[in-house]
Amino acid sequence: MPRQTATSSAPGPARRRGPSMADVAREAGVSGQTVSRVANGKTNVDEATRERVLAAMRRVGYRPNSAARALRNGQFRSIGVIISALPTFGNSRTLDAIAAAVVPEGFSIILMPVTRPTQGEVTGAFSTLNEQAVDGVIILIEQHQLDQSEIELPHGLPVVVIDSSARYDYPVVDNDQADGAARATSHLLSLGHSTVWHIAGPPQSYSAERRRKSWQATLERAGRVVPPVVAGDWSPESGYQAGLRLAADPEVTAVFAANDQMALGLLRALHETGRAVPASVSVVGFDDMEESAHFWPPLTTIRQSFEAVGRHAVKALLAEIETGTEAGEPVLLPTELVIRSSTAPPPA
Amino acid sequence: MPRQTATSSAPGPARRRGPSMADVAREAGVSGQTVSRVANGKTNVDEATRERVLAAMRRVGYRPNSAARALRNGQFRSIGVIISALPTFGNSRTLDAIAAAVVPEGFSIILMPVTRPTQGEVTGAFSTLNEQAVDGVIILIEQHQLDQSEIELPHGLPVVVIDSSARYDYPVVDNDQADGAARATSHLLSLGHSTVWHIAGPPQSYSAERRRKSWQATLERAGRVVPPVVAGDWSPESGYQAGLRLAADPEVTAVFAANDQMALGLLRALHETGRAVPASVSVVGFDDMEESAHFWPPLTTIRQSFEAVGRHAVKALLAEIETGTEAGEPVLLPTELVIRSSTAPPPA
DNA sequence: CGGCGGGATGTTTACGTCAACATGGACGGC
DNA sequence: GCCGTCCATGTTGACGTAAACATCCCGCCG
Repeated sequence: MPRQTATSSAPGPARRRGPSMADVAREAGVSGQTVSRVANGKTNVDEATRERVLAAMRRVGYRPNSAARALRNGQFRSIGVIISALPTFGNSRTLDAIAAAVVPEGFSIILMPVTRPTQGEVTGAFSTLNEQAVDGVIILIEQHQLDQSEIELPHGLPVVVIDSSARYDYPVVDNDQADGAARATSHLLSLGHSTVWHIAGPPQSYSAERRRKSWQATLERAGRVVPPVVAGDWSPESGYQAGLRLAADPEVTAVFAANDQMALGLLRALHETGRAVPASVSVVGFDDMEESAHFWPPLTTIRQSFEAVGRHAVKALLAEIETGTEAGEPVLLPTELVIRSSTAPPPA
Repeated sequence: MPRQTATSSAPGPARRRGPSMADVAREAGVSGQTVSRVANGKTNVDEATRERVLAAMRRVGYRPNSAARALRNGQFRSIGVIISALPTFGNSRTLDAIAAAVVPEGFSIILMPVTRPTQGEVTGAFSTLNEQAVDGVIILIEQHQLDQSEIELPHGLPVVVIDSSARYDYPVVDNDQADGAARATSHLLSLGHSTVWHIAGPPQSYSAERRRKSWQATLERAGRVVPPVVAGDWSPESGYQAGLRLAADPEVTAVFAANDQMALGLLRALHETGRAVPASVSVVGFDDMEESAHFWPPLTTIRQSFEAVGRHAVKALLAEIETGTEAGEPVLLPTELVIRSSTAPPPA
């Protein structure tokens, strides 16, 4: 394997080491240290000198070398985001929010995607990739096989987990899943439905479990019978399959789907089987995707703020990086019921 | 918080410099160089020594410092992705594909989100953030105010643009937008519709323009009248508004929406105004989102492979990084017509 | 008018890694 | 048994930056 080197001999890829401070210094007729001072905006530099250095920088096309800088300061000014299922609605939104929150702080984001959220993959995401190249890590993984006892992180690396599981001993940020599911269920109950069916997300997902339990608890608190759970996997297709089964049962008048995508599949199944929504069956989703307002009929759903989750996660992580102290309490963000046209009182 | 510091004095943020090769070397009773050799899997190390070093590494929790490594070899083994509108369906998919393609090569991804795709922001994304911290850059920006004459990139930094615009002098990869739009339009024509209306994406988007032009060209080639373009902005809401206008015109029997989200809004408008789909109006979308198969009715659409785009972009970029030569021809990936239930012959 | 303070600037050094060169011991050929 | 070779290992230095310390010059005060 003929790897190329930076030395003069190599005929290959032409390692383009850009101009360094030394080059700028020579060009401006000052010492490297003065260049460094200018580059870092220190005040104790004569105005004329500063101008001269700035001009020299421009002339030679100087760019600070972040590797050298990181080596020197022991800080990378970047955070890692370990993420699975990136294209997912919630995850991509959250990632975007994280990115937006992190950039103004002068940090950058290193993506560490894992194809499947197994322990090995996650642990590997740390060591294999950027072990030391980040100042902190945000973990955004939905199916948390992650067991804190097994996951092995370098001690002292700040970590924030986006998940409402309490199983970690890292700071945790998430939307309040239980709160949302309770709102959805109560809404249907208050419309007069005698009970509410539920299409659940995959059992490995903590969020899914949380929603399911809260739905069940709400029903029980109201003294209603708890229908058997219909299993889904977040996908529209699974919602469709579940919907086909539900639609066949005339008892079913209200369904709470654990996310909007499954609600969409459910709506399709209801249309196909001639059950009118909301006249015959009411439907509530969860997420409030941009599309949901334009489903047919427009979907009543639970809005959660991925933006807020991202912002809080970054805030907690940066605080930990700066101060060295872990944020204490888990952060649970409130959700909101958005009423549209897919819910109504049950048929008379 | 008994955080450990390397230096005794500093009371600040607690620089937790991890153990270095020197520490491992001391622990194992060898020189730093031998540790380096073991860490890099060189062969010329005695088996017993290797074991001893490995054990020492484990004991002290050694992790290679990527900053020092990058400084030393002048390579970062990471690529930057400048991206706007991350949560967008296509972009998040593409990003995921890029990530997946890049990881097995031992590269990592640095995200550089830009909130608005202006020149300044994009240029800033380079300099402000990771100027020297990446070996190459993929630009994934839909509204390309980017004018190559103004955008100022460090010379010699490999760049690949994901966009079918030919305006860049960087290698370009994208789905074949024109091909897809032609398929959509032809499909409707072949069903017997006399012409096809179009809800376009925002004019700043090259993809949107490409689709619009191809739709128009296809109509003209077939000798049909070209109805006025209805302007949208990719959002379901804009599709809905456009749909309201279109639905009022009984002439309209076939509509090609420039993406699935607008098609969704259109479907809703059609339902609300009592125009049956596909009996009265046929609809074709573009993208084939996961949801589209479960729209009501299931949407006929153009599938594009974001995965392939991501893969090709990475391939081109890595090739350029390794060899220093730009990939020549733009890569245009073929699209596919997916026929579902939203299209049919026009009403008799 | 000499010394002192302070601001501007220069010099040295260390951050962690790895290529290049140096060393040193074992082994084989004659 | 002597020398050349090869292989394991050690030593040195450089990558680009910035903190710490050193120096120099100027003006001001006693």
